[in-house]
Amino acid sequence: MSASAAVEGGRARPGRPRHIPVLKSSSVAPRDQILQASASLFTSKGFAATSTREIAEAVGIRQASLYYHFAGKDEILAALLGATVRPSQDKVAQIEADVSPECPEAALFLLALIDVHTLANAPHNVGMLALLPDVVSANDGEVYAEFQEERRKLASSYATFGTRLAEQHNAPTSGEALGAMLIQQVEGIITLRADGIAVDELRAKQIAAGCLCLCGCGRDRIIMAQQVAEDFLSQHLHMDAPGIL
Amino acid sequence: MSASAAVEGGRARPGRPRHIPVLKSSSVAPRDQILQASASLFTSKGFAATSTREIAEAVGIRQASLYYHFAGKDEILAALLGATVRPSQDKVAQIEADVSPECPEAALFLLALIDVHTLANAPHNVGMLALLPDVVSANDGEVYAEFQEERRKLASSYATFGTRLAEQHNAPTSGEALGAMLIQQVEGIITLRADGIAVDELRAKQIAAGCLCLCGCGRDRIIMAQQVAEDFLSQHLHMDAPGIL
DNA sequence: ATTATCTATAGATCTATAGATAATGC
DNA sequence: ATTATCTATAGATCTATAGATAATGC
Repeated sequence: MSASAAVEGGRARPGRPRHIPVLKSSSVAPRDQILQASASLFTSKGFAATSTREIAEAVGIRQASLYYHFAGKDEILAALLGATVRPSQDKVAQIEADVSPECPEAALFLLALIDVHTLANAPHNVGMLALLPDVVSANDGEVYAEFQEERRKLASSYATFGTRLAEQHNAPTSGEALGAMLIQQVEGIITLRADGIAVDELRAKQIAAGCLCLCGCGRDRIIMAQQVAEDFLSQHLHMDAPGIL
Repeated sequence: MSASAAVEGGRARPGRPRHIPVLKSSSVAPRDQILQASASLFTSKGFAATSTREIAEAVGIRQASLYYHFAGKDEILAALLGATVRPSQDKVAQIEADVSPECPEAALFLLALIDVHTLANAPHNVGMLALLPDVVSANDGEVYAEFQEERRKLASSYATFGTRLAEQHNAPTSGEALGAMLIQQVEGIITLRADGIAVDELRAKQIAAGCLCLCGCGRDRIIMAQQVAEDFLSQHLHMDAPGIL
């Protein structure tokens, strides 16, 4: 094994060696190294303010080498965005199938709780990417179109769950606006995390409870919903509350 | 009055005429035209993604002419940020002086309500500027330092009001983290507005109620606080509820 | 004289492409 | 041969400065 092999102690990768040698334990694929470095930079500095040179430096390769793995800077962001929406969709389907008819409070509580958890534990606070002006103000037909569409679906799920619940309680909001408020409530966790606020189980429950509150739920119904949601989590998803939070 | 005078129908301004003639009704000072155009562009596209050329084009002057009014692009943003924090500070003082001791629920409700209203009615959704990555991740000693300091003070006010209330209700959060959650709740209005959600009186009250909810307030205390807050608004600030919202 | 613009441009980026090169894999 | 990098660079920005110019004000 030559000294310039790509991975010390493992099998070396083909390709010309980097000008900065790869660390021994780096079993991470080059493409994923780029994604990780970009996630860190995009979430802290923003997309437009991050240059491809900075990304390359963080990875330990030359700027031009990025283009072997991605067609352009926006493709990197698109790949990161794509990875963030997938998990949520599955969870919604599972909740809709299993818990919705019996107790809408629990369904919404559960959806919020799971989303908060996902956002709180995503690597590099990657949920922040969806809030970047470059993504928010992207025109249709852009690279991020697929992501925008997935996001719209999630908002629609929140609107459905929320409206169902609000009608029961004669709350004065419903539909798209309510969905937006619920999403907003849940995604607040992204900003909190960015501000260095510790995101623990308590915080997640507070946010989920806030969602029910917006739908006109009273205190006791919220406590009930929380109980049902936690039971569901431990039974159906094979995660107990301390584990998932 | 010559055809190339700066203001048709008014007194012409000194200085070389613009390559695009000024509209007749433009009594807005050039500096303010730049601020308005920048606010619109920064809030929609972000700071880093907006070029000085775009700003100049929106104003109707050449790119270099910006530098007669501002030392640099970041000075424009700093000026915009400075204008956004001033109003909040005054309101906090007024609330602390007049309503706080008797009823902490009403104090927090009122603070949230006023802030939401301010953000909802600010020109060009200028509250968004504080959320831009360029501002959030600005290093200390930057141009935005003064703004960051003012913002920290506001967060501290929320933390104080919130903690006072949470202790009464034996709610499980307090201090800085609670302050951050309350601010987050209030500033959610910025995103909602950006998403095109109509921000009316109902919406503002829902958000303020959400703040109390986070502090452990029950439904009836919230209704009480809302009543007190509305009375206070109509008496002390000479605005009735429909007027301010 | 003062004010507010203009033109022209330097210098510093930044993105992306072209083509060379140094590994492994067969 | 294939893979993953490198070097070098074109071309397109973008920010900011220098100095000229065309108004008003006195």
